[in-house]
Amino acid sequence: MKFCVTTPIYYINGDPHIGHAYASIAADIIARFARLDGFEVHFSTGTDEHGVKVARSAESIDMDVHEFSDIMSKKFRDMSDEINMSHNDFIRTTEKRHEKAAQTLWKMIEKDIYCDTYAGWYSARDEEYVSESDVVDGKAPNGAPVEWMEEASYFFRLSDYQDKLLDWYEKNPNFILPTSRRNEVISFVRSGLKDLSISRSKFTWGIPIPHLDGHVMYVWIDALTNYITSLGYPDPEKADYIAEMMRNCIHVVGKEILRFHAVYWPAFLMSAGLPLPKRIYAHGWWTSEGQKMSKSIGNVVDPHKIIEEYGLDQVRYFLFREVKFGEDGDFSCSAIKKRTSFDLANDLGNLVQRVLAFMQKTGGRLVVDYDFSANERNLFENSRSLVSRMRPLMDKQDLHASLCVVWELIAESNKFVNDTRPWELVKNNPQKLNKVITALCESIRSIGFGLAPFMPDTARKIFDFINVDGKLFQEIQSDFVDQNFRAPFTLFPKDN
RNA sequence: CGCGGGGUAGAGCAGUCUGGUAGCUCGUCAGGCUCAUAACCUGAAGGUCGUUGGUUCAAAUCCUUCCCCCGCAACCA
Repeated sequence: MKFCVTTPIYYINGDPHIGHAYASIAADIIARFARLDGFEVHFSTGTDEHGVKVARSAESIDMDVHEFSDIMSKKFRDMSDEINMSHNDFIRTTEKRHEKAAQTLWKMIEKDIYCDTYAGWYSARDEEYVSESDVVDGKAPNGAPVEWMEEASYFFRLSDYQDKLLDWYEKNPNFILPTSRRNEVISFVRSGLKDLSISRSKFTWGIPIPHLDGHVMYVWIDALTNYITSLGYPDPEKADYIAEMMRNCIHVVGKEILRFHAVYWPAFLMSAGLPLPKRIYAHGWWTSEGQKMSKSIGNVVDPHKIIEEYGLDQVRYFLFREVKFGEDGDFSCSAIKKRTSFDLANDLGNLVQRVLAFMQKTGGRLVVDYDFSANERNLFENSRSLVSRMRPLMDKQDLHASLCVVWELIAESNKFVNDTRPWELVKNNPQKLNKVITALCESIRSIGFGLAPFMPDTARKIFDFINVDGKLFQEIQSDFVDQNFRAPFTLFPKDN
């Protein structure tokens, strides 16, 4: 079974920030879960490098645009490594394979393309069009004078796809998630689609349009194509593979680019006769210490810095536990410190420690007859069924609820220790003690698996404590192979 | 009358579709335990569910008035 997940490709006009890391980690969690579940996974990320803004940024520091792109793209590649992403492709839109894919896609949709005049308010100073509603008294929001400008441009007949798109949304109710975003898109499409200008002739930093000198592709048609470039498009030998991957593909995107993915992209794919992805999932935005992130306030959250300060798995955990996936959230020092201390050190870390250290100290052994009393059986069964309770939530990318399910088992396990009082059993009932320990080890192993997509390093440590391979969820159902466990160390040390 | 989301304990949120004793996390207070990272477990206090009127035996939940907050409003990646 095939499964595909993508991050957006990031525009290299600025440095990576928490929003980029967030989208990437989300996709990584989804990819890892699918892999643990036995799927063949294609997971791509990358950088979007064309467009006038990038060209101008390079120019402003007197740098060749190719060199500029290399430097900026590397920053995103480094971020991917730093957050422990398990992607198998990092795509750059300046690569030859991508140019070929984008140009091929253009040819495939050419029947829906026509040449006309694009007209609008143009700011010569900024070298870009200003939206009609932003023009006040003949000036752009930044004060630059604008003039009415007309140029030849190629248009895509998006208006022809209005009904087809609405029909698709109707027949595939989970095509766009969360549902609130879906409603937004539908009402936007219902309000009427205009044809889309998809070429630019005022700058050259883009993919040339086949046989049309002087025009480059509108960045969005260029950028969106990356998803199929990564799958091998347009190689005819890979057509079946691409089609199957696309049908099982989840595009993780930010809410600000949902429209491009949920409206333009499906229309392009329909036009080209390619299968549509399974789902577009729009995530929310982070504020920083209660305020919108901005360079002038100086509160932009740098993934590198917070990982250095709080630890990678702590950050990965925080981002998906603090707020429901899809909604906006606030990143604050106090909040991540609380989560790290309470959820990770006290609940999770302490559970692992108190159980495994206790085993070391008392020589407790696992039993294999599973002849449990009611509460032992309860914990045992809730442990073995953990992933099957997470799966339906992960199927709709409810990463937050999925994580909560893991913590329910952690809380249940801590309570179980309190209730069964193993420190007394060690003195008066060793048989019972071993059953209690067996149930708890099952729980720790399942927790490790539940955690693995979210916090791979932490899961690895837990697996190493209890001699578990940790490659596939299936292992949860089997007996422990080797119960000569090693002494645990503190998973989440506290500062004081 | 542009479209949409939201206003529920000190804080952050769930519950609203499918009316029926108001729930979760953190904080506060009290108790238990001592295996463990001063960790874990239990209990309590605290809310006229933004405002007005209405429907109903019954409304946080349905209809209505007004107030407040936040997104989007097409070429912006």
